[in-house]
Amino acid sequence: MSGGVEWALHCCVVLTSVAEPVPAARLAQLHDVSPTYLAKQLQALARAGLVQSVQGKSGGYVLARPPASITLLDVVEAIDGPDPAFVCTEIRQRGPLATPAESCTTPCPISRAMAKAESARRAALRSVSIADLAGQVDVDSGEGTLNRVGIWLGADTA
Amino acid sequence: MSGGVEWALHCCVVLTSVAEPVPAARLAQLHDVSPTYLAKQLQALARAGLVQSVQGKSGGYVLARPPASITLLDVVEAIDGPDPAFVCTEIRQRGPLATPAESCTTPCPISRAMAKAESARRAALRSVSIADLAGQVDVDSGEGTLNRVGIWLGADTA
DNA sequence: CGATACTCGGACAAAGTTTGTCCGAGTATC
DNA sequence: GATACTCGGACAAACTTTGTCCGAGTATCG
Repeated sequence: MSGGVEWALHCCVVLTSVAEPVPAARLAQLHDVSPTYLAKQLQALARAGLVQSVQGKSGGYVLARPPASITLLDVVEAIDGPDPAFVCTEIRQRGPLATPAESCTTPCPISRAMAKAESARRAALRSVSIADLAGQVDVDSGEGTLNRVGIWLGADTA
Repeated sequence: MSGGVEWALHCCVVLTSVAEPVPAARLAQLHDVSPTYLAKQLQALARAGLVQSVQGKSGGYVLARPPASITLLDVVEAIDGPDPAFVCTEIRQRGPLATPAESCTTPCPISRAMAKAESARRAALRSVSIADLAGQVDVDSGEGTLNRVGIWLGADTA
């Protein structure tokens, strides 16, 4: 899995605490990561419609929807791509004992089992929203934690 | 995910229908895939203790345990590796507003959510055995299907 | 209203992982 | 005891992920 998923998720969480756009460089500074590479991830989020990009002098990124309506799955799919990790290549239709194509109306048992596992993972990811995560942060690290981050993000470059 | 997982799973399923060792080359012939690369996957299965390798003239691979005791998760981990796809790099401990290390006694909310999703996937994979898959094949493609494959595997090179 | 400085956006390289291949070590057969 | 067939790990190619750079566009400030 792309490691950029972690960066993107943290960005989404901290973005819940701001109203004004935050530049990618500022978010990179906060997390101490490569500014240019983080920019790429944010572009992917923008393409997926999760964040809105604002150009110009005081531009940056803002969440495009309410945090409660953005799920973990949305972010993971935006970065990693929507395709499932396992892809069935129908090898049962190959080789000397190949199953004839007309008998392959349903996916093979292996494909079905893998799809079920993938489905379980996706369901788990879909059940958690960015708002849930933001709430957990304040529970873990103290009430005003996220708010302080929001203030820092809005302040001038330190 | 490694595409070799599919090959390895198909091999395990067909190996339920034989008692004598089957060479890697024969399995590759059956599935019409690269013999040398399939050999590598089978080596991984052998290292994980799922199949037993027999050397010498009439050697090959046999399942090392009863098919009902080998789960999908076993095979996936043997090929893809045991590490979960998502790894938390603790970026909350980095940057100007870093959370002090002594406050990081529990994983961060993001890490927890991802771990839960991974756990759901693993549980789904663990709930299916090779024996289950073999049974499904006979349901899907007819009663003696797997048996015929077993006979072909044991016959001389065609 | 115009120059400016700051923003995003996509095109361009480097690194790591997956995929694929090869030849040598070892053993049951004959 | 020679032989032929097997596995096993070392070796290269292709692709994805990671990381970098410069150009296009827009709100700000004079």
